[in-house]
Amino acid sequence: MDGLSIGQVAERTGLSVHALRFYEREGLLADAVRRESNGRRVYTEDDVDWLNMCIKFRSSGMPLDTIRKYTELVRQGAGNEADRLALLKSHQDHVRAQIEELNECLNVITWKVDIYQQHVDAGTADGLWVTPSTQTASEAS
Amino acid sequence: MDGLSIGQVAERTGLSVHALRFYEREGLLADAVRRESNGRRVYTEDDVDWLNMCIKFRSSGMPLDTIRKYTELVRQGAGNEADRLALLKSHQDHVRAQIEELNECLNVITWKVDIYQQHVDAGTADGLWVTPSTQTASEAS
DNA sequence: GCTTGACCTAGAGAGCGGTCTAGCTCCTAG
DNA sequence: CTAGGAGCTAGACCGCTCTCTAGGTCAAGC
Repeated sequence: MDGLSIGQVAERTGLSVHALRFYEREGLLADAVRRESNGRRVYTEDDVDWLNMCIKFRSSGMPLDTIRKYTELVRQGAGNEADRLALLKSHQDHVRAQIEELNECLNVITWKVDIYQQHVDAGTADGLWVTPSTQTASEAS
Repeated sequence: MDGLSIGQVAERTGLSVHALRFYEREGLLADAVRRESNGRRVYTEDDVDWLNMCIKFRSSGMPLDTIRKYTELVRQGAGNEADRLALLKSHQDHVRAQIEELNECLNVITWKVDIYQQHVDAGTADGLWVTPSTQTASEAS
């Protein structure tokens, strides 16, 4: 058995069958999906690999539009590797920036968690925690 | 001068005035914003601090709904610190998971970037790169 | 007095990324 | 023969997060 049904691909990729059809309509598949005589989609392992790449792109915040552009470059075939590289590098920068930003957020959140943790550990009856009307910025947030 | 106009707060936080009003309507502000006699909003430095927190929450993927819940806990005043802590910890986990996922994506992307970089560095005339119809998964993606 | 610009409210609209429905065809098992 | 389940298409709808518009107020400067 050489081809996969849409249901099988959904199972393997974690995408819903809806999403798979949606991605296809949106032009995110490198090769046109073959069809059986009855019109049903037949996916190859390469399609699954490609989809898994797309999922990585998506989950790192690449918009569908950019994935589509990349897909088109690949579809055009050899000769535009520099363009593909530029697109990938740009996304790479983007992902690095996201990680950086998340780390900053994590620091702030961790700082707050620690404050609350200390407070909760110390018990709530010590009166250290003021009422809203007299809260300072750091206590209020 | 003790109060800030909405425009000044927009400038300091990077949020648009639209977004500031929107956040207020959505109940994301810990304290009700004071108004001048003419109805204009007057923000305090604490409001700005709070908003900067919200921005950290948002940019790390906390939905407005969750920020609202946190805000409500803070508004209720002392006594629910354990709840706030739980919320913050849950988000902390979420952020860590996001960072992890992004790092995985970054690995994949970096792997592809390296492949393309080598190819582009080697020049495009060497025929190593096949046409779409014969691409394998790793070459195609 | 008039203009300009910042501000106000309520509510519509927009972009993204799906998700779901309606109404249909097919195939297979009982 | 029939029921169930998977698939098909086109297109409506959704949740989220803004963003903008319409229609107005208000204060300061020329």
